[in-house]
Amino acid sequence: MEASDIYKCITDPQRLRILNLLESGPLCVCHLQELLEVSQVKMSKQLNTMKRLGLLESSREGTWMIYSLVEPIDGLLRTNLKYLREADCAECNQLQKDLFKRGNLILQITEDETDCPESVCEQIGCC
Amino acid sequence: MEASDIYKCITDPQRLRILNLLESGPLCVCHLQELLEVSQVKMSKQLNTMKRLGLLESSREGTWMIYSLVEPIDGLLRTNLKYLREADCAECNQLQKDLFKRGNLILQITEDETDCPESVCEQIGCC
DNA sequence: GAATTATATTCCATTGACAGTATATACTAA
DNA sequence: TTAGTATATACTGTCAATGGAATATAATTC
Repeated sequence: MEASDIYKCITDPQRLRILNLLESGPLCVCHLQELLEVSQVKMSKQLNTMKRLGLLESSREGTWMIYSLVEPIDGLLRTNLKYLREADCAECNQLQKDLFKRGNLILQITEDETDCPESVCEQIGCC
Repeated sequence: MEASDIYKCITDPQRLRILNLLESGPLCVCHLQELLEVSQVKMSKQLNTMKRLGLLESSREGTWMIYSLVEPIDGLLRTNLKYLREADCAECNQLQKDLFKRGNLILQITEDETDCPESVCEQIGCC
């Protein structure tokens, strides 16, 4: 994997946020949509972009698609995510907020069991 | 400085090479041109792009323009340059080669004193 | 098999980055 | 003041990325 492929992904703040979220564990498209407040089409396209570049992989659970970082996570990506989460800039602070929001979302799914199918929860690790 | 500004610069392999070279010290446009084997126009534009984004600054020495990284060097940039110089990919290896080539160029300037004006040498640190 | 949900793809228009050519500017030296 | 060197800018065409609307696909449920 060339460095510029990684940078191509994280240059876009929205893609950076997605990668940051997925580093904490897999998520399905609709939850990512909800967390980033972005349209379905746009989310799907951005995920596909990163999948083509080899950073993401997806697995189907019924009608749901679960996206995750390809293991092992690229060192350059990991290094940048770590740095940014500890740094202080508008984009950096957003990454923290997103992780917080993710925690709440997973809690909510755990409580409200109808929110997503059990097979999805197993993948996401919410219940 | 936002993260995406840094990434905008280093996504382009040529700009990455420029930043990597300048981390070792200032250089004038024509030496950068020589090291990267790129046209004058292209080099000038890329330097200007990074100057506008606040990563580079320039100072005039006669007809020569000397470019350098803005101090203090942005932490995210520094972290990435360090990582890439130690990593193994086509783009990463190029960074090593460039630094080697830079060493030779400066040696050559030192020997062949007519190569650039003294005031430039003082800035670049070659003689 | 019809309706529904989640997601992907196609089509289209817009925008932004980029490269090259030509030209302009800034400075120096004769 | 003219010629030359180093660098920047303007202009232009091209190509890739992006976003939205509409549509397609894939799986589930009734």
